[in-house]
Amino acid sequence: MPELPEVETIRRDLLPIVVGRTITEAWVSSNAPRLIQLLPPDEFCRQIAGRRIEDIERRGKYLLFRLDGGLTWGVHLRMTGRLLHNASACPESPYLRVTFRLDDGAWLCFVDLRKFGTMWLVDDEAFMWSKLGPEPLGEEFTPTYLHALLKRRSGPIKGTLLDQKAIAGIGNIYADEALFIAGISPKRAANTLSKRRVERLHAAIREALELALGDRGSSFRDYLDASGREGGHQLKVKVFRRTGQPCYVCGSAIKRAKVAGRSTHFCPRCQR
DNA sequence: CTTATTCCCTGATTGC
DNA sequence: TGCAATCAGGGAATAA
Repeated sequence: MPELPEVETIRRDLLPIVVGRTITEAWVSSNAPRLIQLLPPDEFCRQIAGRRIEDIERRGKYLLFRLDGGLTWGVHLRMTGRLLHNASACPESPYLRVTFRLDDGAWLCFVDLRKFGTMWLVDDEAFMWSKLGPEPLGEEFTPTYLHALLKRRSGPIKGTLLDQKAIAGIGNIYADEALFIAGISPKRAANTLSKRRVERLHAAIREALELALGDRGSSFRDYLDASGREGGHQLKVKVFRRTGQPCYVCGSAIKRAKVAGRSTHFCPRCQR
């Protein structure tokens, strides 16, 4: 599942190879009716063809391709989406949903098994900012912000970490990892954490994301980078999908439970 | 405002 | 072993 570290890895990889390129041709599969938002697929193809890619940004788990003429092509990979770049050939896949041909002969393609991924083309993305909280690796995300946020939440802390309106870019993997690093139970009511524990959680969130970024993300099942390679952080996670295996700190068996509607992995001894 | 639930989709996993 | 039922997951929509 692509979360902030995976999406950022794709952004950094694509930046030097697609910025400056022009999209010469676009195709959208007729077998993915919800993929293109706001526009009919043929209109999307017509409007994006001929555009030059000027920059790539990321907000939370969204990739934003800045095109000439003030247009933005936004992409969300959701569960199984892959954005693949190939210098000479279109990737072979039964799950190919969108292809772009670039003016250097390369292909930029969107492959998505489960069809949860979405993309759109807009000249004003203000609507998006209203549904995304601060970047967890940005300046706006401070211990003070986190403390104020958690004070008005009575549900389990994990639910707040997954809420994109609260913090943008954390998903199931890094919510579990951050809570382990902070030594906090995912079930703890958010508004019962002391200022000190909130400071620890703030640092842990950044640590979990930065460690994963350093390993080019985690490939548990579906994630591949823009070149089609796996990340490396799945080999280093401390709790995620380690149910029954020993905690690296205390040796207790890692437990799994449903918290905030998501499967959650934690050490029952290290996390209180 | 928050929180819980359902839905989308299909391969993988579980259960009998 | 085999087949059906359930699971997994992000986020939108809906309900409370």
